Amino acid sequence: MPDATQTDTDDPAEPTGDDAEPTAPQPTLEGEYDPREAEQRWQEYWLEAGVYSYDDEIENPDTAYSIDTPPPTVSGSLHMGHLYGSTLQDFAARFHRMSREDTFFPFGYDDNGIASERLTERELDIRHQDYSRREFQEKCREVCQEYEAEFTEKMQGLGMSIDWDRTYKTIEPRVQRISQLSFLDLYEQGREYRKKAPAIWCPDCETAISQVEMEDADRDSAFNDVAFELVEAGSEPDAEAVASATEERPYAPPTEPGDDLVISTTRPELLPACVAMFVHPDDDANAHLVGGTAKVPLFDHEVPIYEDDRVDLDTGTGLVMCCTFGDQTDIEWYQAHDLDLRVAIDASGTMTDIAGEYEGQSTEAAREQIIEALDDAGILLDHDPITHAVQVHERCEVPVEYRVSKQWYVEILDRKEEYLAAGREMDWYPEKMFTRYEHWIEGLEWDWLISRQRDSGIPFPVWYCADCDEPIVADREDLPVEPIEDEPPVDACPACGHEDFEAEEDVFDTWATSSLTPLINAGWDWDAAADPETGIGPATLDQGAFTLDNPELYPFDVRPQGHDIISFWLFHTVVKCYEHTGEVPFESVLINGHVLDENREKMSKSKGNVVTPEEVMDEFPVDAARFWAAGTAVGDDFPFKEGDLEAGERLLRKLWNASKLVDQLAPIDSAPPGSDGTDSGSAAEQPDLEPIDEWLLARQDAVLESVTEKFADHEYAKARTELRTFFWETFCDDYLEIAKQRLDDVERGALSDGTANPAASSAAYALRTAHRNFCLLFAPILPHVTEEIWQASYGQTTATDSLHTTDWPSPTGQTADLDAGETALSVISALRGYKTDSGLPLNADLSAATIYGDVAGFEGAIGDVMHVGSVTSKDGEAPTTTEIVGVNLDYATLGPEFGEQIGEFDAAIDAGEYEETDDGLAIAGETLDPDHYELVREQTYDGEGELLEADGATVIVEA
RNA sequence: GGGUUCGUGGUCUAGUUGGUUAUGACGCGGCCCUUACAAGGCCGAAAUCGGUGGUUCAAAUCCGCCCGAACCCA
Repeated sequence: MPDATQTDTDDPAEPTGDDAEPTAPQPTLEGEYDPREAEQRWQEYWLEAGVYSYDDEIENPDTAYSIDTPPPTVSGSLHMGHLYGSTLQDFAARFHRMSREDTFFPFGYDDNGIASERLTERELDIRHQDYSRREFQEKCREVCQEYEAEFTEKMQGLGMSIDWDRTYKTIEPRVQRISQLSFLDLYEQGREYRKKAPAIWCPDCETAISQVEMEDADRDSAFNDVAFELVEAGSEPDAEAVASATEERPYAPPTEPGDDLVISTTRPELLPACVAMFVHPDDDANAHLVGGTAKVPLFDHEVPIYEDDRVDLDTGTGLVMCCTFGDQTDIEWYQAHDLDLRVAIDASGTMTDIAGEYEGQSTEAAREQIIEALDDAGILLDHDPITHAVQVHERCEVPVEYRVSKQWYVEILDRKEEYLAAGREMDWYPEKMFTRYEHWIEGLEWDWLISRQRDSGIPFPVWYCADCDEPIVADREDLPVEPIEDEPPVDACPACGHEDFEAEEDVFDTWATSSLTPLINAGWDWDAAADPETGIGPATLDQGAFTLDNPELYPFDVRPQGHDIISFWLFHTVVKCYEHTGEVPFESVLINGHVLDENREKMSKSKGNVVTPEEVMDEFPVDAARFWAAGTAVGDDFPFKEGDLEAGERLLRKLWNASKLVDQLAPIDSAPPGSDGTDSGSAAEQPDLEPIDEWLLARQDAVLESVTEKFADHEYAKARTELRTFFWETFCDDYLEIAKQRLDDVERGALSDGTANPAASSAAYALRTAHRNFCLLFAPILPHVTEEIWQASYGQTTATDSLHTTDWPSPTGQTADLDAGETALSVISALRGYKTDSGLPLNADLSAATIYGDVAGFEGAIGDVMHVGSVTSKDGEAPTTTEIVGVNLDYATLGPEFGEQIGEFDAAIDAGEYEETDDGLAIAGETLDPDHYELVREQTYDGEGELLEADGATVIVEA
């Protein structure tokens, strides 16, 4: 932990008394902004004051904004992905907390499952096999608790507006109950079944796992060409095909009994498990083998030879052995051809008695010995080392096996269309991510395997009849149950009357619980006394119903998720919640990309390019990191760039300094009523505004509207840029520079004694209104610095205890001539350019400027800011000599009308062959309507002063 | 191997009913201590929009192919 996060002893955030309500610290705008001190002070205050606690009493779903945060696995420390993902969620949370009645922003820890078991084993250097389930679970909780506490502290240090009273752990009893209720409900609905079938198996963790828990890993291996012995062929060989294959292939096709039948395998230890051979239907040279048999070397059992188009003709020898089980194709063949089971590898990856003398060996050891034995016997015809991708368990990186075992499944393949439709009902940010979900569902081939042979996890609430294997499920009232310790709810088997039972020892897949977070967050439960008609979801029993403690939360407004895991996590959640409630659990999905290093490469320990949140927080304010996080389109991966954080830091400083200036120019106790935030601008108290002030507020209205829209659409990068540009360039560089001149010392004095002139009152009002709105608009992205400024400026005069529970601003409704304002700014810009070009300082006095153009009402402002003695504006053309030097065509309208003639126009313009007539532009035999072109003129001026051209105006300036 | 997304000044990025003059930031060069901020202000240089072929009067934008990257699924 960096000790710099410790506060000074005179920290104003310290609670003043035992039972006193926390009071907001009272910062001032003195000196420089110190983010390190201020950020921690506010984080502590926000927690103490309960600024983020969700108001339970809300009933209208439309006024509550609910976020279903996916609980992180607590198996490690916080990384940049957590920082980035949570910050995006926090933008949404803070924006909606201000613009709606309240926001529900919970937090969960996923401490249930293999990840936390492995963590515990690693941390305590123990093996789960050495403990009872209960003992081991205790140890898991102890270890996880430490990690959770650390995680919580770090999340709080990032200023997340999470309601920490709304947290859950996936292992806690309430969640266990929900998880078991979910199992029972799906079982009652006939959506779950238990079946003995091949399943993906991790021999290290000794459990079944699902497809999604596998990943590819490159491993060294070898192709071993092994000779089987042909016992008999199925039919007469095609002599011609055999002859040509003998030329082209490394091994001649076997034709007579006793001939070598050569296969190529990377897993010779599966020879004892071989149950069949396969030939491709198009393989004429081997077609005669089909229907025959072959003898497995070393183990000497005979296996049948079949044909199947799943044989890969491009690799190996064209002949394939099928074992129990080497890969998924073996399973398909086992099912399609009704093959035997020969189990040579047990649950722990050890060879069984079927492997004969290799019994008791590990698969790796058996492989080496078998290769040696084959070589000794002269039937290892080739050994070719390769590196290839094997499927490993993502948690332990051990290659998986396929084993037949009894497992529980959730049926999903029959409802793919419905789940697809459910996906379409949600708004996807960004939209393109829906395609990924769509393809994923379309490609599903297996039902969802939910049972795991592990210790830490939520048990299945099931017993089986010891005689007939009938499943007995627990009563809903009794949940959560632990079948190993608890008794089943019946005395005799309802199917056969037998009175002994066996407990189900398996636990749920982590995802079976992780996919229930919307129900956990909304307080889903079974109420035996409830009327089935009033419950949530399809009624499966005559009595009682499922209910929600906070029905206004469901469906949740948004589900955030990293793009790498949307497929299965999001999909499973949609499936389960949809089945339980009949509704899609989310209105929208917000998908974030990955944080890359500054060279756009994935951060990884092996590359040594990992940047940790701790390192970032050590060097930069939290608000600066948030500014960076707001910097790209949602869904895109983006690089970690220090430059962006430095830019964020500069923005904090600019906000602070600008606030200081606003405070000097329009001190809060002398500002006109209605502009201090207590009552934001009721018309009666608003002074008559000068054009420049109307213009600023009208511009801010437009920005407000646009930024609000962008926040609502999760377009944080655009909101950030638009706000920053308007604040920095328009407010600070332009408006504040003008206001400085208008509110000089004399006027400020007049403001405080109530004798201010209307222009000063107008400026002070606009300054305050705009400034207050900037605090609010920046609040979701920069919560700390805006709170500090807002409390320093308006904390005394408002009732709310935090900027973050203040209402989102609404437009002031000012109208102004925005075009004239733009023209005025471009005139100012031209005058700046003039000073720069003439080598004059920007505050050099100029005697006069004459503006030909519409800057109605802004002359004074221009004169003030550019220090021009006299500014006058005139209608009409400037007294210049103009020369036509070219033509700008409006291609958008000319194109459709004239088509390829446009080329002729362009050529004529280049050659100077055109003429303006009363009817329009005569060119290339046509006369163009004045709407379709604009003449480019060059002005020259030989009078007093110098000519400047600005957008929409011409200026004559005199030094 | 299949799919999805993407490629714009040195770096990051805006930019689709196609409209000729491509946005901004960081960085870079020059000037300015103007009484909030020099960690600031002003001015400027810098991209033939991955390559190529096509559609079109007109392409960063639409289509084909190629190159490169990331992710998802086999």
